[in-house]
Amino acid sequence: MGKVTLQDVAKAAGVSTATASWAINDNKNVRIPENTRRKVRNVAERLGYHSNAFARSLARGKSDLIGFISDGVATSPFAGRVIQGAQDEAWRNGKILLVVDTDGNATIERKAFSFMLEHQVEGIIYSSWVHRAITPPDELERTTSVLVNCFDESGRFPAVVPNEVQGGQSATELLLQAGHRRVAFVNEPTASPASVGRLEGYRQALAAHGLAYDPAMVVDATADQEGGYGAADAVLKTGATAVFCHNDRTAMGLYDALRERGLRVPDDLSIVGFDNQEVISAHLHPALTTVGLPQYDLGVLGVRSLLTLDKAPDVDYDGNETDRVEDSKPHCFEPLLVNCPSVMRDSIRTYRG
Amino acid sequence: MGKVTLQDVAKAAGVSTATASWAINDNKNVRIPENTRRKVRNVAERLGYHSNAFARSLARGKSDLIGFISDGVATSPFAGRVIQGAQDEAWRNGKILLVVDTDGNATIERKAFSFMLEHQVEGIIYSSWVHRAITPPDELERTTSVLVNCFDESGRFPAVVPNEVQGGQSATELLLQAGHRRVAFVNEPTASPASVGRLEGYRQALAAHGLAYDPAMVVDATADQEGGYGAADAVLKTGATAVFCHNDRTAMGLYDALRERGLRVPDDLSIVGFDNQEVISAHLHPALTTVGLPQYDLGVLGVRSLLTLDKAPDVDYDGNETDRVEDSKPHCFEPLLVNCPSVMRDSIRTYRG
DNA sequence: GTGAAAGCGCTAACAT
DNA sequence: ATGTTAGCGCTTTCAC
Repeated sequence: MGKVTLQDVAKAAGVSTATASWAINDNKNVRIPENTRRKVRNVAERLGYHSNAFARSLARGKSDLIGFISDGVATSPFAGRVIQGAQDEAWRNGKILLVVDTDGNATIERKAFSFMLEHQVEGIIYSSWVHRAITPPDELERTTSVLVNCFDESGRFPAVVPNEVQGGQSATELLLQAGHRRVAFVNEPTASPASVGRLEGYRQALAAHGLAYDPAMVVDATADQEGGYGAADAVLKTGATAVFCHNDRTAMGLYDALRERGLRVPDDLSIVGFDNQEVISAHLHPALTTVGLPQYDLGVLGVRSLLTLDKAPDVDYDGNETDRVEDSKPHCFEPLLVNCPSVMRDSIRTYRG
Repeated sequence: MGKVTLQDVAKAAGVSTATASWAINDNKNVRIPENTRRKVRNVAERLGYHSNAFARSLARGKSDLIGFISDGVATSPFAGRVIQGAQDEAWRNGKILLVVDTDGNATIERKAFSFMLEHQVEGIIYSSWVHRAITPPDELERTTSVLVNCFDESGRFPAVVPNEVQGGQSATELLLQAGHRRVAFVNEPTASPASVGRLEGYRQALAAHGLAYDPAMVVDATADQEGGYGAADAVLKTGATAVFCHNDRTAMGLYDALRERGLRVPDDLSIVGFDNQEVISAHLHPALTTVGLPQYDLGVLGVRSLLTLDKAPDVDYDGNETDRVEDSKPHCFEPLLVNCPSVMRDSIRTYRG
């Protein structure tokens, strides 16, 4: 019952523990004859041998573990996919993820760090539920770390975040492409990477089509159903034929309000959302065209960055390797921007004149 | 950099490693004077010492790790709370959770088991995204395991599942309590713990109010928005004044269809949902009264069961401890039913005559 | 190609 | 009360 050791296997197979170890681990430095190898493996199988990860890591001095700390992704309705992506990519590299959700609790976070450090993680992915700037906890310095869906303004750590500007661009573009010229934007009033990024994207899209940016066309609303619901009149007053909503929830609220006024989507108003929060967007009537957040990719790229960082020696400007010097000028990392994909559904109608 | 060992600390503090170990771990068997203890701890702090979990576990022979395998909870829009509950409860007991989401992939699952076994987990929580009967993988036998949100019909493993019957009961009761007498039930047509359980609860509630069960009052619909949307006419035809929907998504679809017919909730029809999928239920117009799934509790009780199981010696019918005999008759576990809480919002209207 | 043996960092007897 | 030391199970030189 889990008590079978390598020694047991070696003994039963009539070889030394060293040989057994090599036979099982496909060691490259030593060439074990195929038949010894097979024999050892069979014995191991028969005995129900499972290597003891602790002993292995202790001996090797490394763990194959990657820490993943989040402030609530696991509970968030859609961001579990970040973890999924991270897990998949970790697995692909023979690593596995140690996930702790701190739920934003500082005590838990403290403990989580200790835990990860004690478990010799090869690095830590620190992720936020909502895309935002953070001041990274000092513990992150103790190991290689990368930020996911959040970033450090001082660039001390590499970060992977969604490209909000491109996302806002794409969303607006969808409407413009369909011929609309009066496009409103229901945006979240509080400043955040999402609100400022998407607004910027909206403006860029307009500009690209030779349209002037009119502040009167952007209406403030909290980023949820209630916000969208309450924004209906303001939107209507702009005389827009199409609206880009800050997110799918906002769009859902707007749908409701519109329906109450006897207006129909997309006949009376074309709508595009953001987030591609499936439970909502895929099932509204009509289904909502939207722009998705690249959660899965965020996770994948997070661990990928971590892994490459880990290997990469410091390199000087001529491309020569340099020794890492304690007090050398620290890297200043530029966040890696991940594109937000458009998801076409049925809430946009072609507009002619 | 993470290279500080207990020995280093001991040396720096001028004590033996044993003393250092005791000083740091609050060992109960040995009484270390306050000042030595403090000294050791200060040195540890100063040196940035972090105990090596692998060495510790190796030496102790146990890991403080609990495995959590899920077939997709992490991605599911709402079941991350199961993990959260499990994690919290684990933490409360000084254990931590090793989470792997297999996404239903058998290969990953196989690997996940190996991984957990190798990491000497003290037990495994095996959980399903949707409440269902499963045939548990044999690997579960290799350690103490408990099933969460799923169960083994043969009762080989303890299981923790939502009480669907009580949930269906409560949902119906909410409507009955409000005076409704013609209550329809939009149910999922495929047999599942949820569909049969909730139907049973519906019938019990009716019976408790002296109402006859009329099969004509239950209409089939897939458990999503489209199902609810399409069920509207059938529901209306029953002449019901209130409907219990299989879940919130169904309710959302029904809302849409009703609105298109100029009908209003709850004035023309009272509705109660199921799942309390917040993104939807809390933000519909009007907000949906529903019955929640006890996800968090499922997680908590899952690890709690695991932990108590682990300690509990086998006990015979007289309550005497007995040695665990390999081929003794296995326990037959009855699933632990966790209640589903009602969530009152605005979709029910009192009905008078 | 294979075995012997020295650790990896920590805990827990056992000594003192 | 504190130090010594023998492992925990595995990897990995280093001999043979």
